This record gives sequence, C-alpha cells and structure tokens, in this order.
Amino acid sequence: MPKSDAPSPSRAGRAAPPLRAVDGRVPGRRGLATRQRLVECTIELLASSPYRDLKVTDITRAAGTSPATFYQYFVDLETVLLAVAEQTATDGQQLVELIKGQQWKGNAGIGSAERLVDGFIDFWRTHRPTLRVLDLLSTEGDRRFRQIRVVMLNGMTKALASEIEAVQGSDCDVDPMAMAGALIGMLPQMAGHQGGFEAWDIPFDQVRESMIRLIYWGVNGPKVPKR
Amino acid sequence: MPKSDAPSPSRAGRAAPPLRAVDGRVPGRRGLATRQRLVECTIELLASSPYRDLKVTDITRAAGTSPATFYQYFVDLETVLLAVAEQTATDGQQLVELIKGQQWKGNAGIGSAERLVDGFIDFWRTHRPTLRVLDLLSTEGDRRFRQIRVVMLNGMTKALASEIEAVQGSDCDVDPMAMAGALIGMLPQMAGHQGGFEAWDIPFDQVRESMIRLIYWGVNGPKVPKR
DNA sequence: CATCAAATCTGACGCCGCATCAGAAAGTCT
DNA sequence: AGACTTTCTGATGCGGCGTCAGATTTGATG
Repeated sequence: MPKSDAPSPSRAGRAAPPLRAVDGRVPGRRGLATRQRLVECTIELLASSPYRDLKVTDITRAAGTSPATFYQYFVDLETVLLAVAEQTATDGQQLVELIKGQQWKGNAGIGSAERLVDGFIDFWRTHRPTLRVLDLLSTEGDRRFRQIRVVMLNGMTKALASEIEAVQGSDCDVDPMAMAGALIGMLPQMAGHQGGFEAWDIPFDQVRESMIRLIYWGVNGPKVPKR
Repeated sequence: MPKSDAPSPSRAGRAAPPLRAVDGRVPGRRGLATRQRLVECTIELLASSPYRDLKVTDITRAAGTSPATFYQYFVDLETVLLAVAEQTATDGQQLVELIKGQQWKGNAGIGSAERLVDGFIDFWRTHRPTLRVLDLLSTEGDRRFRQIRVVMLNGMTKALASEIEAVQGSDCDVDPMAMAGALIGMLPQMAGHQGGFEAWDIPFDQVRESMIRLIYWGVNGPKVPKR
C-alpha cells in the first residue's frame, strides 16, 4: 500500500500544513505570495500550451521572476503541477454532494443521474487544462498524481457505491464499489474526449444522454441473464 | 506551419505509401531496416520508462546508431511515436471481429459482451506502453494522435452502433453512435486504470463484470422512466 | 573486379533549457 | 542606524536537441 506522504494541506480542520520550501524552512508572507503566483501562472500557461511544452523558464518569465526563485519552492516542474492538481482535486469534492442522499429509483433517479453528469461536465469544463494534466500524468504511472486522482474520485465512488447498496440491497450481484468505480471513471473519459465525439459528428448531448442512462442502469442494476 | 505529411499509410486499398525520409527521398532496403529498428527500439524503451523521459539519444543508443541517423527518418521524437501508434492501431482493428455479427440479446448477449471486454483487456495488456502513449498524446490535444485513436476506435464504435441498431430497431431513444462511443470509450479507461482499482482494493474481475453488464445494458437498452 | 555515384551513416558542433550556487537586495527587529 | 533573516537573482556547468559536412557502405556498370 503506497503510503500517502503528501500532507494533504487542503484537509480542513487538520493541524497547520508545514509547507516547507526546498531548503526546509517555512516561508513567510512574501514567500507564500510568490509561491502562489508561480502556481497561478502555471495554471494560466497550462490553458494555452500543452504540458510537455511547458518549461520552467516560461513560468518564471510569466511570473516576472527568475528560475532560481522557482526552485526555491518546487523541486522540479512536476512538483508545481502536483500543487496545481491538489488544488483542483479538493475543489472536486463538492461533486460528492450530487450523489449523496439523492433519489436513484424511477423518474427521480434519471434526474439525479442527469445532475451528476451535468455537474461533472461543468466541473471539467472549468478545470479542463488542470484535469487534463492530472489524467495525463496519472495514466503515465506517476504515483503522486494517481494518488491525487484517486482521492478526487474516491469520494465520489464511495458515495455512489453506498447509494448502489441502498438501492439494490443484498440483491446486487456485482461489487458496488466496482460498479461505482466503472461509472465514475467513465465520466472523465467522456468529458475529456468531448472534442473527439464532435469531430465524428456524434452530437455530444446524445453522449450525455447515454451516460445518464448508463449511470441509471448501473445504480439500479436491471436483471441480466445468467450464464 | 507543420504540414501534415504523414500519408496515413494504414488506409488499406490506397496506393503504396511513399514513406519518404526527411530529405524527401525514398529509402531503400537498408534504410527501411534501420528505420524499423528505431521503431522497435522505441517500443521496447517505452515499456521500461515513461514517455516524457524518453530521449532521442536513448533510442539511438539502443539501436546502436547515431542521433543524426534518427533525424534521417523522423523529424522529431513525436514522429516516431506516431509510427509506433499507427502500427498498434491497425493491429487493433481485429477487435471489430468481436463485435460484428455477434448475438447481443439474452444469455448469448452476455457472452458476447464478455468476449468483447476480455478481448479488449487482452489487447491492452499486450500493447500497454504504446496505447498509454497514444492515449496520453491524444488527450493532450495533438491532432495526429487523436486521429489515430479515433480511427482505431471508430471501427469498433461503428460496428457496435450497427449492432445496437439491429437489436433495438427504431425503438432506441438515444443515438446508437453516441451510446456505442460511450461504451467503447469506457474500455480503454478501465483497462488503463486497472492498477488504480487494485490500489483501492477493488477486485478487477468485479470491474470487468461491471463493464460486461454496462455493455449489455447499453446494447439492449432496458426501458428507463420518462422525465 | 575496379570504378563511381547514390545511399546511408556519423562525429562534431551550436543552441537552449535545466538546476545550482554565491552573493545581492529587501524586509524585520532592536 | 546596525545586525540579522528572508527572499531573490545573475552567472554557470551540464546534458539533450537537431544540423551539417564529410566519411563509409552499397551495388550498378563497363
């Protein structure tokens, strides 16, 4: 089990996050401001150029500072991306509210699925560049990014799994976490490849409709033939 | 402006692809052999190190040649990855056979879905490093890679869409291509994040089971409540 | 088989981004 | 103001990128 060494600085109520600079000392006001400026410039640049073309030099130029300053706060390029991703991931926790305690049966169930899908698509749209990088680096196998991605989706998955359990009771013949994971995992996929569908003349609102149905089916578990 | 000079050599039935070297000339036997050697070394290296760490130097070292030779056949690192991806994508066309002309209703339908899922997972396993890069660069927005990904999945999607149409007739109230796109798009997602599920103690065979059901439902389209 | 032109390969080079360090500048306390 | 800490930066060595002129191999020809 990969120990989470990231101190999850976003978790509310915890003790103050250390957030040390590379030399081990705790930055003061000005330092934190500069650090934050670097993070924001990174997000901005990410929106306009693909991640693999992003250079440390670009970030420092945009922030009006020098390369050495960058390395004061981040050990390398990936580390700042990690900070960016973490910021976005905690934002994503709000999506859990679209799952927990909703109605999932019958007519209302379709409505809940609809809100979930729309909420996710909207979330993706506003955070597109960042989420793309997160997806990118986690599929590539970087544990730190995969961890963040997992944490982000884990809340949603657990919530949806418990809804599935509530709906199907002990009748469900597939692990609720697995089904929830499949459904939740589908969402970034769809949102991310939206352009791909449109390039093929598949109207995206029809894809949206398909996702809604798949979620509805996944949660309610219509009977399937035995093998 | 980077002119797309890649003549899409995968398209069957077309005239023989020129496959020129960077200087515009058509390579002979020996040239093609070294080119192929470079491609194969790239695939091999991709299996052991993440794509962003892959250097041209590494490839040429592995192939026992010099950097200049590399640039004789590929304008840059991405171009060789493009060749690698193209090779894999045409391989993937065999998966269409797991869709076309299968039974999708009732008991046999579950079997077909099962074969499709297993076939895809297996395909992914054997081509993992390459497909990861393909997914990576296409989500990043590179048109050339997205094109390849689309061509690879397009065959499957069209096949599945026509099966959906055959099963549901004019009853289906969602665009078959959209539903097929959603289902097919789900597959790389699942296969790619297999490690993610296991890190979370979700048994992957349960995820597999979920995918099978989702495909079954997607194709057969159980009734859902009206809004 | 000796010759030569085309094809293929390579060593060496300039360029640029990475990452570091010593020291300058700015801020803070007494 | 003086002394100390925090923050920032110019200069620098290193390593990969991509190019060129020229060396080496191939194989067609007389």
